[in-house]
Amino acid sequence: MSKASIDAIDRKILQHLIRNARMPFLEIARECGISGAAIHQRVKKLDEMGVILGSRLEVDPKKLGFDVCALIGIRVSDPSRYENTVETLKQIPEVVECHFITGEYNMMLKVYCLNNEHLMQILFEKILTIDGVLKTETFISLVQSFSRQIDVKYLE
Amino acid sequence: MSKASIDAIDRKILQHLIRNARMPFLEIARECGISGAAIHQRVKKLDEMGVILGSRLEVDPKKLGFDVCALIGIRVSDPSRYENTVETLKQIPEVVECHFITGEYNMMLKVYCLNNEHLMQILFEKILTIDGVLKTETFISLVQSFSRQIDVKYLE
DNA sequence: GTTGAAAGTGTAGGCTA
DNA sequence: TAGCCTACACTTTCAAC
Repeated sequence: MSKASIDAIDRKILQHLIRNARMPFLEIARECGISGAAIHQRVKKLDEMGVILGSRLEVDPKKLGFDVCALIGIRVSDPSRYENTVETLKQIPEVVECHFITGEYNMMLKVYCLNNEHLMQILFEKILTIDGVLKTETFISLVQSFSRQIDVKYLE
Repeated sequence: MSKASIDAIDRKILQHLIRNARMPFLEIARECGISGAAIHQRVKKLDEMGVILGSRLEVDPKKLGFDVCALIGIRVSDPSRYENTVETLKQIPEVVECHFITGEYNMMLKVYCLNNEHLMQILFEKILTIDGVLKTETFISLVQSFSRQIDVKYLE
């Protein structure tokens, strides 16, 4: 994976859209002193380069009834089972994030559940039943203090 | 935190915008059989209700040169230090996520660094120097297999 | 990079249940 | 009163320059 070459205007575009994906391009354009169409073309270029992966509306899980967030460490018996395990986890909509990590556990998941019963069901019926899953540890996220994206200003 | 009352059209709006925050409202409108203005009004209402927290452009950290992602567990000496610890962590731009969790560690962070040296610097100079931080454990994220939002279809 | 035309957004004022 | 509509000025998108 090669590092992309990004100039000051690209950074300004990313910096704004990372905070607000629906920010008007014309507003960014006025700040940069170029036309809205130019911003549009740069965003398209950053998208084609793979720098931009997409955009997302951020919703409050609690407002939608998802009262439980948990991080789950998983120990898988052997590397040959990793791919199958990821594919199975991807089919579980409650699992929103999945990392391969170093340490006692091979994988770390982030899951959102409606309540503790729902979490228990996901853990016992969906995760512990996957072939090769030896052991799990559940860390309940009591509060998510903050969540944001990397700071593009860094790259200046 | 009360669960918001969301109807089928609201769910359809969220379902689309969660995947693509810049999806044209008119496209959603045609699918729902109402006007673009009505979609706009519903999005505004969901925003005011706190269901929508914002929107974000999703970028590829690797393309921007951030080659190392790690999850860091932190043990803090006593609860009176929690607030100060969060505030200090918020000042570190490399820390993109912060949870209070159950288990051996009180907090779990997600950090993005340019390389291992950078991670070491953040860990030793920025995190271990915070008052009350007793112990940390770093889980390097070798691969982030997937990352997405909760599935609104659930709420049907 | 620019311009300009077609499509989409956001807001105001009004209609209907 | 809530939720939809149309109207219209501004913004986005895309092709041609």
